[in-house]
Amino acid sequence: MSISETEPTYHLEILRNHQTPRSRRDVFSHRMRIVNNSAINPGHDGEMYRVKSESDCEMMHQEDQMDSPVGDDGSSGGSPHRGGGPPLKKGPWTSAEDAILVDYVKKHGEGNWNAVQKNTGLFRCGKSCRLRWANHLRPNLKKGAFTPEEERLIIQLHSKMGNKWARMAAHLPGRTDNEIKNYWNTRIKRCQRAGLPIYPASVCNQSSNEDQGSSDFNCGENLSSDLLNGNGLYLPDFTCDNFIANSEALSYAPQLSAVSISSLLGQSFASKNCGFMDQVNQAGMLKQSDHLLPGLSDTINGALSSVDQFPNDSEKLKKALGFDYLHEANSSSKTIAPFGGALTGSHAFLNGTFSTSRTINGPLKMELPSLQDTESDPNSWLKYTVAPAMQPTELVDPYLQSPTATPSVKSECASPRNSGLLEELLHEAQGLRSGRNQQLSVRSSSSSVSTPCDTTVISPEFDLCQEYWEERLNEYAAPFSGNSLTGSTAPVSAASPDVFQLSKLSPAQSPSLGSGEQAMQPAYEPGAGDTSSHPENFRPDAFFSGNTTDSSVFNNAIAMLLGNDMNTDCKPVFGHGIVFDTSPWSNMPHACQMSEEFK
DNA sequence: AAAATTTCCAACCGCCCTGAG
DNA sequence: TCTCAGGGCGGTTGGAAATTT
Repeated sequence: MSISETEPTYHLEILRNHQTPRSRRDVFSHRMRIVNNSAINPGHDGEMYRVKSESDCEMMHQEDQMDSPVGDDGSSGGSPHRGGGPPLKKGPWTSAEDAILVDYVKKHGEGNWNAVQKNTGLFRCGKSCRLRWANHLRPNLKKGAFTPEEERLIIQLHSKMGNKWARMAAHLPGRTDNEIKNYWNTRIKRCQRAGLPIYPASVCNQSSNEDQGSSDFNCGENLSSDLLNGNGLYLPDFTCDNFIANSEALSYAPQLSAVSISSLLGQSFASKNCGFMDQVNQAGMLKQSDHLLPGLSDTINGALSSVDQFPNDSEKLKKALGFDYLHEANSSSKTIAPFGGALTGSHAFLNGTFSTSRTINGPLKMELPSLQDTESDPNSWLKYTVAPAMQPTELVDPYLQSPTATPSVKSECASPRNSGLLEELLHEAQGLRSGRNQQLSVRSSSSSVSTPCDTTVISPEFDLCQEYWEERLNEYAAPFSGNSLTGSTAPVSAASPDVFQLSKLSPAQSPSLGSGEQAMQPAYEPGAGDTSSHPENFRPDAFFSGNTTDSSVFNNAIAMLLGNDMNTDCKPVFGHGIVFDTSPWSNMPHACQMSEEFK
């Protein structure tokens, strides 16, 4: 066995340049170096300065086969291997292999990766070589944790592109798609556990602003890659889906104006988290969709103040979220907002994205029809999702069991898990109503239960960013009420998103089902003092203010609100779960338009 | 201190696209 | 037009490290 002490050393110098010890990743690499070279160079602090010669590579290969975590012959799984030759190696790369690859690329350039195997003693397939080079060996790779700016950019890019990691990497010099992907997936899990939105409010807002300059519906990719493919990143039982969905639901409603009522129905139920008024709005029954804030003020203020009870959780939660940078950035600039979306109850409004004329992109994927729409109650999520692919074992979301999510799980308005759509909607109405009440009581009771929305309301994030939101809210509220958000006299527009203040009407006060349609007809007059014409009285959820569990009541109410189309599309599934169609998006052509911006 | 669990990430797998023959 | 190889991409896996119990 001969050992080269010249050129291989050069390779390893290159390796050291590109793999700056920094994190656990490097610990791993370091460990691997030790493992693979301890026999030949036990000294040198684990750093390998000599590698085996090419002739040793085959032996090394064989040895590594033994050590490889994969440990197979390389022929399984369809992996290519040289015909008649030794099987291609799999598993972690050794420093020697890296050196060989680096040397080869240095001499021949990138590309033609299969030639690497042919021209060197490397028993790696071309794809493996390419991947190794692209992700670890190529120059200018930026190793180490993502900077706050990079994280912000990733979030923003993801909101636009979805899981297009390679494209995202193109915007992050020195970063690989794999790195971004891993980061994102980790982040998703963090958010899920914490019950917080995936997209910070500012990102949604910024994206929306960008989108406003274009008529493109910029969510296509997300939909295609995540939604339509069943990407699990946005599991409906994800508490914070609720918030994201809410934050977007209202906003993109006008985008769907051309969508048929039937499709709206799917949307309606799917996005019930955004409140029925929004669905009504979508259906063209309400036209003043831009007047969204009034009526929400006290809710928001209550939410903002309610976080005071969780001072001790702030740091922990921040850590869990991995979004400390948001605060840092926000402290100096409002460009980066905290988890505004976490203001569950307030949704888009607290994101500062009140305009319903804006388009929606990434987050929309979370506003999925039917299957992702039981988030109004994290507990109930999958109870109603009877998608064929849904397995019973999937009904339990471990993340919901996390301490952070527990408050919502134990909501006093816990949805009856096995009751179906009507019950769910009733639950939501109750939950929303109770959510409002909780804003008044949340401080007084550490054991306060909360609605799913409140789950995020209690996010300590808000405590740190309350000022930010208050400014934003006042900014948005001013045009409507002329008062501060704390004012209680702000007129409630027809499209008021005050989903928290669900109907207080008694059944007698509520529009009868028989005359409900008529009741829905009068044009709303924002600011009208007459309670009889108050939008709230016409709100669909008013129908559910009672304790009825009669699904027919619900069906009639929905039919009245949305027309017969809903019956056409959804009747078959009433009482059996929310499955409006095999492909919810098939009913939403607008939502499926692909943006060309990032293509 | 040990076991169990979670986190993190490098690498693999399979699908798809593209271009050459 | 068809076939095939090369390459890119996104999803998933497996295992070590870190953390928790």
